[in-house]
Amino acid sequence: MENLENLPRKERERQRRQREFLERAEELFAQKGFHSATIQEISERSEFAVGSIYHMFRNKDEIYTALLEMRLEEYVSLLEERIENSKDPLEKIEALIETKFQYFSEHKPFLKLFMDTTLGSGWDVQIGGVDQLICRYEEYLQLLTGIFEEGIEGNLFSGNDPIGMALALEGMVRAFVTYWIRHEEDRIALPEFSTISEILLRGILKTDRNRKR
Amino acid sequence: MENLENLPRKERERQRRQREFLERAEELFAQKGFHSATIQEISERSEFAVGSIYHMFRNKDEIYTALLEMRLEEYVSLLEERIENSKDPLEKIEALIETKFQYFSEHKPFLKLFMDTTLGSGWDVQIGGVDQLICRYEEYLQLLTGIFEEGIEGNLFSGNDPIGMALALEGMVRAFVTYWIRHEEDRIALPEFSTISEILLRGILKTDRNRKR
DNA sequence: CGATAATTAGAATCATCATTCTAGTAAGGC
DNA sequence: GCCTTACTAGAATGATGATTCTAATTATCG
Repeated sequence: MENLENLPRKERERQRRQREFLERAEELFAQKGFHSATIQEISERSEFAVGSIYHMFRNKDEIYTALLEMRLEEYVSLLEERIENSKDPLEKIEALIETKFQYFSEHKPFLKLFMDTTLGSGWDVQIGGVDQLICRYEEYLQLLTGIFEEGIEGNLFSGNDPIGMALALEGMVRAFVTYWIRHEEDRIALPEFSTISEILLRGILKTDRNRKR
Repeated sequence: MENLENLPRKERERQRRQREFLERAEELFAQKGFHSATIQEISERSEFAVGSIYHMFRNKDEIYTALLEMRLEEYVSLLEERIENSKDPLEKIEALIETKFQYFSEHKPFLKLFMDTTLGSGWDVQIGGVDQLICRYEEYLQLLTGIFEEGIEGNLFSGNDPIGMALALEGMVRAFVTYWIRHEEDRIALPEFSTISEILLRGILKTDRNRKR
């Protein structure tokens, strides 16, 4: 997170350790789920003593949220950066889709946790602090919505439901990624991610047909 | 499920009870999540004694999967029925989208569990029997894929990634429904579900622009 | 009416963890 | 070398909650 060089020596060391720990915990959480991953296991896997863990975090919930917060920040920053480097909305959307896929394929464990938290059980699982993560995510959704608004105003996109467009994009990406992960091992034909931008931009209906109606 | 009239009197009674129980359990699971909903609570809420519950099901996992199985069956049958009643792929898709929204808005608790199980934690949460549910769901996905294939072959749809199309549709619907549920209470503008079929069919790009490229 | 089978309320088990605690060990600064 | 602080391993504590068990009640059916 705050990777400021000008922090006290000690402090920087602390952050490095913490980060290393979180990365290990992430693997386990993704593998077994929040409830089934025990502190014992996390301790073993991370090579940090149970006591040390409780020195770093108040409790298990806090480990989880700190973890998600770290990655979410990283992920959203990356997306924002790519968006800024693109000019027109169209380019932005395309950069976005690509970046999402890239980030997720490099961070599959995070992907699982992210899905669970923002789409799945997020609403009921009683993990303290998850609300804030959801807020952060919704902020990002607004950013996305903004791009579509821009496109609509610039007369580039048709329609008048930018939120719907943003959700559509999010949903498609998720469905694809989920499917991929689930079928990684199987040797079936996987959908191409280019399909997403095709559908989003042009839809599936043949154009001449499109006219007829 | 098997609502056959010709079952022994006793048997039918048993199924009715079981169904009633599952419906109550569903509410609780949806509200608190699988792990946080305790058997005690389920017992109280359903007005079945703990013992009776264990007489009906081997364990907690089994309650959960029986529940999901029941609903999933119901849901998929409904979809299948609607599909059969439509002729061309286009009509089918439209019927599908509408039915999904309708069913989900009438069964919000199921919706949550369904999402958790097929998209969310489904992969890691160690609930015995979830695999079979996922299989069932994938069967339905194939049905969906078939419709798109049909459309492509009939030269109605462009593109050559029917699985991708199916996933895109699933993903969009989920994202919308999730967003709705999450913002039911807030008084913000909700996206219209017609946006989904618009995007899926025609995309968001203005047609003249579309040409230029 | 009995007798058999189901159901119930709720207590008694039994496991599984999160969290805390203890005593000992290593490291850094002085 | 000595002291303070940060770690470590691992045991003790306490809750929680699934599952099982008991005794009492109720329904079913002949």
